[in-house]
Amino acid sequence: MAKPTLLLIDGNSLAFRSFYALINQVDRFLSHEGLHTNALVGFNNLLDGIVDPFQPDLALVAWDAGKTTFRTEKFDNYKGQRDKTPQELVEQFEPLREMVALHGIKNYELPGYEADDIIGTLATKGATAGYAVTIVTGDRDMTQLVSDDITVWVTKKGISEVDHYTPAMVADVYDGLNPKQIIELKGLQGDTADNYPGVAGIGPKTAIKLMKEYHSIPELYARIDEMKPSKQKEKLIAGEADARLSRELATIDVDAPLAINLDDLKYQGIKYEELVPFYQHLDFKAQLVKLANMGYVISTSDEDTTNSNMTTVELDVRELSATNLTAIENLGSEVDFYLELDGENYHTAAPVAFVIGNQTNGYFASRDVELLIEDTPLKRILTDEQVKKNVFNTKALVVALSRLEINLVNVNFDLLLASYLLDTNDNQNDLGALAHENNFFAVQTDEEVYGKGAKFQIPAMDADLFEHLGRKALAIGSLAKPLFAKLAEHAQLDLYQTIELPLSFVLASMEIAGIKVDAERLLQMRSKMTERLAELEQRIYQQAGHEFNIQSPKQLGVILFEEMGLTPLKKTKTGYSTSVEVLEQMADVPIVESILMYRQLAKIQSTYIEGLLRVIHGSDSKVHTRYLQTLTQTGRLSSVDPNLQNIPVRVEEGRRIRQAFVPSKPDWVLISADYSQIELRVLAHITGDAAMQAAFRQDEDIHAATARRIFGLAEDAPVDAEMRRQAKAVNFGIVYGISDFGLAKNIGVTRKEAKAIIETYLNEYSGVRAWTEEIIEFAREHGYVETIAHRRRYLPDIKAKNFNQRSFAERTAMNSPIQGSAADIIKIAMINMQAALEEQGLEAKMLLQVHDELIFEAPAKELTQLEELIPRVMDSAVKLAVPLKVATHAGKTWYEAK
DNA sequence: TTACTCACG
DNA sequence: ACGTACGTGAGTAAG
Repeated sequence: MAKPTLLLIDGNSLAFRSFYALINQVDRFLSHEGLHTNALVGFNNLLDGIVDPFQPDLALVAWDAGKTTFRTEKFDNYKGQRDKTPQELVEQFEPLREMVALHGIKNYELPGYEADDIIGTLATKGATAGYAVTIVTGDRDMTQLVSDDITVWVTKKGISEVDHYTPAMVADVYDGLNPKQIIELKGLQGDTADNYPGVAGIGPKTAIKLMKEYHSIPELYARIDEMKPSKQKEKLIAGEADARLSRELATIDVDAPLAINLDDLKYQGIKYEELVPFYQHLDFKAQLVKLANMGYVISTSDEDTTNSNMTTVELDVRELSATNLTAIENLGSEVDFYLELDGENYHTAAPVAFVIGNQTNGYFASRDVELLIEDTPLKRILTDEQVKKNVFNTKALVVALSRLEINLVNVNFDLLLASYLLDTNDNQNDLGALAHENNFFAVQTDEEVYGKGAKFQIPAMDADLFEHLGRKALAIGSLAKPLFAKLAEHAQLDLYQTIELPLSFVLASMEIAGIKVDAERLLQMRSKMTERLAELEQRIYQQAGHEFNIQSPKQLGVILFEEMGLTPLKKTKTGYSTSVEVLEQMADVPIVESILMYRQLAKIQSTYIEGLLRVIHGSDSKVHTRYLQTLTQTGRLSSVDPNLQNIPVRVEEGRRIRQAFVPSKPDWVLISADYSQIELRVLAHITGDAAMQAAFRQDEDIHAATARRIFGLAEDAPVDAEMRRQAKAVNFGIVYGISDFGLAKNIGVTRKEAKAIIETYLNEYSGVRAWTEEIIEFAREHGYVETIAHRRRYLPDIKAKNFNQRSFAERTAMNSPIQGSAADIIKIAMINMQAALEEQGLEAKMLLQVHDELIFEAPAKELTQLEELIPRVMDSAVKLAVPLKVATHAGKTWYEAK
């Protein structure tokens, strides 16, 4: 019969190991109450990974009771050099014990003794009583306890893996010595961590050699006369007292006066119900998901809201088919709806399955997408203005449904959008992950259910798929109320209801419309470019003396800075930097000129010509970008597949790419409309700076006006181009959260000069100075900053001890309200614009947004009307203390619409 | 996957 | 003294 088992865990050493394993991210493991949890996370994984599969009969976690032990009495410097335990760890000790208890394991500590001694004593007792003993620790010294009955598991780097020390393993690692002799080794070597000396000049190698010959320290000194005279012998004689003391200190006490017996250590098993609130307290999302999936009830209530929405994991999902369609006619006036696609690009991905329903009447799922298309109650609900829809990602759904010719209306709650507005930091595109962030755990992430990469697969079993989809719908439905409450608390209901949600529909139409790309034109460009690149390539090989991969910064670095002996001006993490700013400083070297040109053309070729050709839809010769509405930290949009917000414009070569963007119909034109200086106007508005506001009210050239101020010119003095250039850089710098270093680098002056310029600027625009100070103070006090439309950005690093992190947060505090308010404005303009076009019965369509610019296509005959309408709608989007200014340009291609 | 480079506002 | 401009996406190389 197998022996009963006793598991002994070294709490202190494992807590330290866990803590330091995640020390780099210590500030990322913070509970909502501000408790650090990195050691708790590591320790929890350890308990789950070891105790759970182990199912011991007896178990104990031993802790150190305090600083003074019998060892400090013998040697008052014991552990003397050790740094004070960091506060971030100290605060985790109490919860660690609580966690151990909830895992069904006894905690124990004994004043005057270390955890080692408690373990040593119980291990010995256990072995005698016939238990198979296992010790888990982060401290290899414990291997001195190893015997036939006692195995010691020592964590390796990263704590998740352990080495199993048996007598054979000890012999293997210590060159044939037995476990008890580890004490002798420590006696000779000492221990820097515990701060006891050993014999000066004896290290691990010598110690092992000596013990192989003399077996133990007492025997060594008994036989020391046998030793031939040597430096080593002298050291041993001089260090005898230290050796004997160190040996004593290294010896684990196996007879500590414990107040507990083996009987007290019965393993209780995990107390799941009690773990739920405990994990909630610590914000252990992943653990809560695990428990939810095991069927434990988790409340979604949040301590800081009054809402207490209890959700059980019981779920009612039925399969929907043509025969029971009538069931959904009785769902009522509010439904949760989710449509699963087989890919992330909703313009092309195929619908896989859907789920509809609500908590009151249950959920219905089906793989039969045809059910949506035909004239069924489903389609009627989705297109019914009277039925509220709760969804995840309105825009994706609108586009996907529009491909099925379903016009989705009356979206009430969008989980993705609402979560993004509440906290841009935890923007996730996975419904499950987002639900977890919002304390709803009865749903898994797609990765958990579908796998990822090559393993991605939608479950073949209806039951599995429908369960997952049902839970998604349930998550959406359950979170509507609490998230609306939070939006209200943040004064963001308006932002959600009048800006972001309507914008989803506007963006969907723009994406669906797409923009036509002249593939022929791109193909012409490509063949020309191929020739030019081939020529350049040959020239570069000649200049270098041999062939190499020009596109490899690593190989290029070797050519320039080793073979050709040029001076490297900047380094990256991995080697020499070969970026434009570096190469431009040595541009009179012929090969460098060639490389800069090659890079420019290669970029145009691969990213724009070939990149665009790849994404043109065969059906309509258009590209249909996707705007990511819930990604940026500032509230801007971003654009992918393709990115139409970074089409070249600054350099003529690249700008010609725009010749390939054309209207979708003959006799139509493209019109671009851009806000002039929107960010600086926003700056003038929110800082309330009188001088800057006056400049905009008088429609002055703002950069020239700034140049006059920072260079002390008269009000009507002419401003030369260089001064204007510098002033422009300063204006930009202010928007970015200026630093003297950044400005100096940008305009090529010394840091000191830059500092002086900034100082003058802030004196001249004193409202700006006051505001920058105020906004940083606001961020410190509230932990976030916001835009004119109450878009919020949290800045946890504003209080960071690390100078860099803190400085970055301070610059962000200045930049985000400006960039974000500009984003608010153009979003409002887009919604109004869409409405105005409809109202006026115009054929014109809004196609693209590029942060401060909108691009339309329209019949040429509407041009005159649009040239009045577009600027009027855009500049009246919001009322600021300064006017907004919009310029329009029209042409047969995007290139000409400048 | 990460680093580098470079396109845009 | 610290080491910096803000916000993005995509292609290529190389581990």
